[in-house]
Amino acid sequence: MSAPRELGSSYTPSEIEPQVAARWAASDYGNPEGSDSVAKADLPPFTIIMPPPNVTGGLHVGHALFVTLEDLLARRARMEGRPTLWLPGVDHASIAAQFVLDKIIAEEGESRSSLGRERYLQRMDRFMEETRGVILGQFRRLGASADWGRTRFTMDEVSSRAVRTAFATLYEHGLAYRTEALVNWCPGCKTSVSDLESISVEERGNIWEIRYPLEGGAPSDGIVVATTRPETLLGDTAVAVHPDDPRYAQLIGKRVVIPFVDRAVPILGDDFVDQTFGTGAVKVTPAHDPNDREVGLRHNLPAPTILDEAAHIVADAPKPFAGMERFAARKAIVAALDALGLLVSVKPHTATPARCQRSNDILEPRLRTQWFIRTKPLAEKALAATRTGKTRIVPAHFEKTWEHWLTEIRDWNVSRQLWWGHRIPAWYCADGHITVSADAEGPSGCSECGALAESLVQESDIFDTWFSSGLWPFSTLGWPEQTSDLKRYYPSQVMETGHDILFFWVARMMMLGIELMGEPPFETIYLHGMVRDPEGQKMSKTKGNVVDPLSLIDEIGADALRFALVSGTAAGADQRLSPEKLENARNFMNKLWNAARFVLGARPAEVTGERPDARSAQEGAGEFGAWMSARISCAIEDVDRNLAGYGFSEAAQRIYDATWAEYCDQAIELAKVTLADESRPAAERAAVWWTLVDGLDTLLRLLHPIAPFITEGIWEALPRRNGDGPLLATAAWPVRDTKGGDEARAIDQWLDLVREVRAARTSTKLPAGAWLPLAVAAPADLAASGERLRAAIERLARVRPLTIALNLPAGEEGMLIVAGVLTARLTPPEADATTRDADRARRERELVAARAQLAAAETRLADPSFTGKAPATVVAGAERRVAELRDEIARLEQGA
RNA sequence: GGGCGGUUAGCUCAGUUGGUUAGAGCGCAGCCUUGACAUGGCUGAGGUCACAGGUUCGAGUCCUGUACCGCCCACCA
Repeated sequence: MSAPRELGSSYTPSEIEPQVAARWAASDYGNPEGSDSVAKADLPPFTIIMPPPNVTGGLHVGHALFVTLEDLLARRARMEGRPTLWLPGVDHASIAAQFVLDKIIAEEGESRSSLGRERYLQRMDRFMEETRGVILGQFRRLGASADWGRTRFTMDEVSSRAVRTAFATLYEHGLAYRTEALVNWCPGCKTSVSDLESISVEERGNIWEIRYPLEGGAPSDGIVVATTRPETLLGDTAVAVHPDDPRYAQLIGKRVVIPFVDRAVPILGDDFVDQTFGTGAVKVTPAHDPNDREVGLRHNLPAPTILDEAAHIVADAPKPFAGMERFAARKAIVAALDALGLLVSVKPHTATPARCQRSNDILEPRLRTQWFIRTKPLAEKALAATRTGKTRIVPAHFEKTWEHWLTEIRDWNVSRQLWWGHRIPAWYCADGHITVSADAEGPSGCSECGALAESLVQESDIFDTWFSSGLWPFSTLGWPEQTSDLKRYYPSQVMETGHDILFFWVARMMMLGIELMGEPPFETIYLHGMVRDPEGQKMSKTKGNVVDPLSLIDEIGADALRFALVSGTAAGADQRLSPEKLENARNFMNKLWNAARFVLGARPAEVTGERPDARSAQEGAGEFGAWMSARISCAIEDVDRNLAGYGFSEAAQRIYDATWAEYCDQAIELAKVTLADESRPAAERAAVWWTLVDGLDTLLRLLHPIAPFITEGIWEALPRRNGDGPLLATAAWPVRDTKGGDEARAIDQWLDLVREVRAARTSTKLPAGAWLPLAVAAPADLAASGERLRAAIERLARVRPLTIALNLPAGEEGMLIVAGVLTARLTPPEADATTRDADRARRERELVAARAQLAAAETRLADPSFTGKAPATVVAGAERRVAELRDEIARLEQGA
């Protein structure tokens, strides 16, 4: 391979990113067992299972965030030498996919019912062929380094088998059961949905008070019930009052007649009734209200269903109402009651009806025979895992939400009356016996009465999408087959996902993983927040504030997008994505590119040999080498610490500072002078250059997990270190290596002086370009390093001549500058009164600040409770500070 | 009705287990057409850390309460 050794003169991600992507594509570095892998056999594997995006969806900025974070984790682990598996896939998203496809076929003049199940599913398969791969292709543009060879689909063969096996196992364990129960029915989607898929919003409506006449009594004689749903009166089978309610005590046991249906129903005493609400008397409609259902079961009431699947009044209801849509029926019934004189009052009332998350229809509680998963025992095990710390949630405060939800969990309705999805593997014989089979061909006969397989009828319902998603951490690894992947990569280390699907998905994976695999599917659950617009609003198509990641990539590059997203992220917290943030990230990439361009172009002509090891380059570069090594080691340490605690944005910020403030603004500026100075020994200039290369190399490694393209692109142009492979993606993660010490601190001292000189010049409005004489008093060791850094100090502070001695020359005029242990005098050519005043003011400000700090520190040290109780290191620190301040003040005063 | 989170510079946000002088980006002011970069450089201004108590030698950080903002959960007809 002929690597380009020069970087383009400007940073153009649209050119760099495809080139780098092509190099990655030609390699198999994403595969933990691939030939490009740097995995060390003795390190434990690192596994992340990608949350599968909906197969029909397009890339949005939320995807961009999770892809970035997971890719970051995977790349870092890979560079650390761990066998790293990031397993990608897509979700069939049954209800969402049907929703989308239904719209498409509607435009073709078809519908689900016009096509029928078989043709509809064929159409769906075609649709899947078109969309599968699109979203994952978009993930690749973001730089995702998943193991594409292992890409999975929740509707593929292996998943299907996993679903059947999981269900059969749960059934065997008594954790899956079929029963008639009230479910949330969506009249729009024509399916039941789980509690989680409903959204409750407060809405203004009415509460109606209706009189039900007593059986055999006068119409004016009766009991008044309060209801928000008068139309359900057709299904009433009782009226309930509180047993202790004196108003109604004598009515309990009597019967009232339900209007229109002319059904006499009992008045019951049941303490679920709140005496203070409404009239204290409740109509009971067991087939259409969860509370009423409970009452019905307690009192053995019949439960007639009066609304059909479209939420129309059933056909066998009384005349005018039969077939009416539910809200039309409500009006009609209220009017009819009024006409009969049974409507007592109408009052405004706010209620919170549950609406379908997908279609926004008001959900209708409906009595239906469905499959349920018994969640209590599963939830207890999931709770045990987080309580013992076997699985950790980041951020930790989500554990409370987790605890609450799993403690209060209700059984999970997994039946969906949809077509696209995994069909429930349950068969029924003519006698109604249930046979559950994991076999793809179905059971060989009824498990109870032995009825022939041909006579069995399979359940027509399919599973809730989240059932197959709940198996994802192990179905992707081949379960139920005991594959080597399953043994090696289960459980995964991190589940990274949004906190909005903590219950939907994470809890289900935990429950099913523990039940079916025997241990929790992940060690850490990392939850990210939502990406919002600059005003903090949710992004939505209707608001028109959606940011399209693909056009951002076109515009500023995937690296800048990733950097911006990582910079803004904190565990569990939402972030705002603003143009400023993106611009800043783009500028950072540009800065890095130009720094690299400079370094490569500044190679001294004499440097022709192989790249020396970092240590010998450092040693040859004197103070600069020691300093560079100390700075870089500190950066490595901070980045490692931040990443260990999932502090992604802090890590990004640290790399940003190390690159911009330390490497570009200080290291390069210092090195520039030496490199350009032909009078310096060639060996020294070579060492300085190699040190610069080493620093850049390390920064690229640190940044690579966040911004993989640009770092890979630059790294390719750098001279290789001994033992490096062809890709930065599989190069070793840096380890800190520093001798630190005074040698490194010397540069910081001199840089501090440079800064003070610049500040003094600015505050006295001396011309920026003028060369001014500077005399410096420095201790012997610093004086020596100052001599070696002379050229750099001169250029950076713009001072000439520069004299360095143990003491300042006596009796001269000028501006006194104190920087740490260094004292200096800057001598402007002809200091006028304004300059002198400005200088005096500057020094006075410094004195005031220093004295205030000194006073504070002295007060603290004078307090025996501080010296007695504070740790010795803190006290020693305060003492050191006092000494420094006294010294500084003395030197400032001396020049005053 | 419960629960959780937030409130730090003009704006957007960091701030590890309580420890000396609270940080960054953007914005703002002044200066700089210096051979990597004006998508840049240098210097600077700007904060009673929402409020009120408490614990502590010491609180942005821990505890209690209050106010406002946001989110989640909940069968009151």
